[in-house]
Amino acid sequence: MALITKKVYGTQDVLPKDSYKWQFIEHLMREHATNYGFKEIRTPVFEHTELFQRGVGDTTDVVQKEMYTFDTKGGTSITLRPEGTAGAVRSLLENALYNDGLPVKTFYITSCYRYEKKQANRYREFHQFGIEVFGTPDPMADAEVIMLAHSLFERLGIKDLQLELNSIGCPKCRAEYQKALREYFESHKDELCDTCISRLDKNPMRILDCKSPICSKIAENAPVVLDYLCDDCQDHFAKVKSYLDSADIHYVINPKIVRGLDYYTKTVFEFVTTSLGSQGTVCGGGRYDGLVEELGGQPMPSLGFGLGIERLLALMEEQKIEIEEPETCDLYIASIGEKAKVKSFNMVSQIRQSSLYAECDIVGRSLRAQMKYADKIGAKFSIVIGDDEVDSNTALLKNMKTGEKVQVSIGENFAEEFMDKFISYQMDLFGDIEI
RNA sequence: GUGGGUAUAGCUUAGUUGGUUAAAGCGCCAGUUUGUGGCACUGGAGACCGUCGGUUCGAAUCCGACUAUCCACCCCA
Repeated sequence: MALITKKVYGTQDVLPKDSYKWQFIEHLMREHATNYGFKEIRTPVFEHTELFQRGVGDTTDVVQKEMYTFDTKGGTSITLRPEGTAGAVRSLLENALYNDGLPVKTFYITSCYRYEKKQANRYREFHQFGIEVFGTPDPMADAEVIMLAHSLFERLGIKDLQLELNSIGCPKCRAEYQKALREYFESHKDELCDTCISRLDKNPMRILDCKSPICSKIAENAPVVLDYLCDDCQDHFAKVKSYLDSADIHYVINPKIVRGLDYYTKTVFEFVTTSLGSQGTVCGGGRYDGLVEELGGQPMPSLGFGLGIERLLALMEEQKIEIEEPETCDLYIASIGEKAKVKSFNMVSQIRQSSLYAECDIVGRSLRAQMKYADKIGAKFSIVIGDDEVDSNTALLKNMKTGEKVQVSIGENFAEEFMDKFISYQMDLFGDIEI
């Protein structure tokens, strides 16, 4: 197939028949975040490459091999954002958002870009709902962030999503842990797989996560990060857990969660599922106490998460969670002849101005075909207009469900008259509900 | 970057050991006597059978390469 009719590898169209699902989710996320006191931030799709190198971390896979990086005509290296946090931090610093008082609570719904091999529920362009809380070391902030995600899933009716929790400590205790870990794996070096041998230097914690049977067997007896936490980190983690307990949020401790972005400290968590193939992480996040300082600001303990919208929708699909479909056409006006066609055009315009959904023929179809079309788009009412109707200023309004017809005037106040009929139709459907 | 699977209309698929005009369902468009949809019936449009090359009298079918796509590793949302 020709290139011009082919989407770029790893990208996806949201088609007209599905866009209401995205709209629903996005609306809910905005509302939910707002309930938690978060405000939306919108940052550019691209940033200076250095931002991600420093922010996400030079040694990470994301920076080393997955970024869409290119030079502008002016010779500046820019990169399509691979995640949302770095840009949010940049904006926080550039606009001194912390001067409005702490904590700064922001959220975003944006596209992200990673040059990776495409897979089920993994795309090169994907969308994240993310939140960030800047300027609080308090473990209750950790609990709040986790609770926001948890309650969002609950609100959507999602089941079987497991919250996995870990603490990877602060730089101080982590250094000690990594040393112990390295020593341990060093003694098994000849048994490890190739990838893990290279991880030994780069990030030994990743070996814990290896799927190879031999490596995971070795990893079973490896030192556990939680045993190496300093007093402060231990206390922090204990409090996070107790806050979650008090909110009745269930979690499992998974000492193997390490996260692939360098900026994480202390609390890290993932919401995972087994029903999405190998891309089971729907939401991942944690604390990043060093990041703001790393990017040139004052030390500012912070945290957040990213939630994959494609994965969320896939999971909802999997669990057969229905999203209410958009309203169908309220009134279809069919016409015969040019004079009536012009009249129908004016009538739908009136209806639309009263905020109802109306259509007329703009294809030039036969009456029969127009009626078929009206049925196809799910029109609730229809009207047929010909010369007689135009002359007499009256027509038959047909209820498409029952087939019943009533006479209506199609003059000046047609819209009002239709509105009356439409409201009583709604009441028949849903009963006499208070609005 | 490394493995494995798949490639036929917009979608889902059939295509017999290679044999002439590549088939069906859904969807789309039109019509079934003049001004009323759903059902039914009839007809139509739509496929260089992923691309290039090879074997053969003859390839959608066999072989090779490439490309795309899917799944897994990896990584992560």
